Amino acid sequence: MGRSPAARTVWLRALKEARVARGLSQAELGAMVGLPQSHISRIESGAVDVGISALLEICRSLGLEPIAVPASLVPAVRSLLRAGSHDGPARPAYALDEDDG
Amino acid sequence: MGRSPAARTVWLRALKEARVARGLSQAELGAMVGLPQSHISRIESGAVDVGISALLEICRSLGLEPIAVPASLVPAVRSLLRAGSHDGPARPAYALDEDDG
DNA sequence: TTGTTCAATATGCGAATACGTATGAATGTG
DNA sequence: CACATTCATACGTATTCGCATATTGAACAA
Repeated sequence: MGRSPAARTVWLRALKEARVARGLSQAELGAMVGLPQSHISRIESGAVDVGISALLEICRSLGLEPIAVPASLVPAVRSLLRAGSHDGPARPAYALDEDDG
Repeated sequence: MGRSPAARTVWLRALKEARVARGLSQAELGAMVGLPQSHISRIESGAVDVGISALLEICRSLGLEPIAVPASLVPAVRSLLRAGSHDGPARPAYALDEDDG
């Protein structure tokens, strides 16, 4: 496997949550992105260190846009995300940057 | 190489910009993250589809935190980043999600 | 309960690629 | 030129990724 598994498990959990919340199977998501179901499975389970290309496509298929936020602005962005997730259908907001704990 | 190179070039360009803006060489950044200089080179040039683990470590070493933002909230987050980047030392804010153009 | 069937997820294996080590090219400084 | 610094490339190994297949789990029938 690649390097520190711990750092990415947060993202993987969140991606799976986002997929399930949208009622998609691994195969359906894979079809949207152009990846086989087997690979989605290994990504979500943490068995592989997924490449940035696949990660970006998966995020966007789930309606999520990865943005690199300066550390000093992370709290402000987080509160903005919490505040802005009141209108959409069934809480579509997922902050993928939470601490591991 | 992995899949769509276009989608990730934006990130790679931004990471290189962030590194150079902080006055770091590829070797110095690599030492901070635990990656060889050669790999930083290939990542920045787009020769490889870097894994999420290395990407996260690189971002954090550069003071950037990747956050997945719901598409509907992207404009709000962007304007927040622009507004918040006026104080720090030498403009530390980098929005890595811009369109390819 | 036991068995059947189907949907969803996991795994083995070969081919493709990312990664680490070592080295080379390019540029600058004395 | 000699030396230092920074980035790029070759090659071998480790890992990812796609295809095919197996396993799991839920729902239902007898």
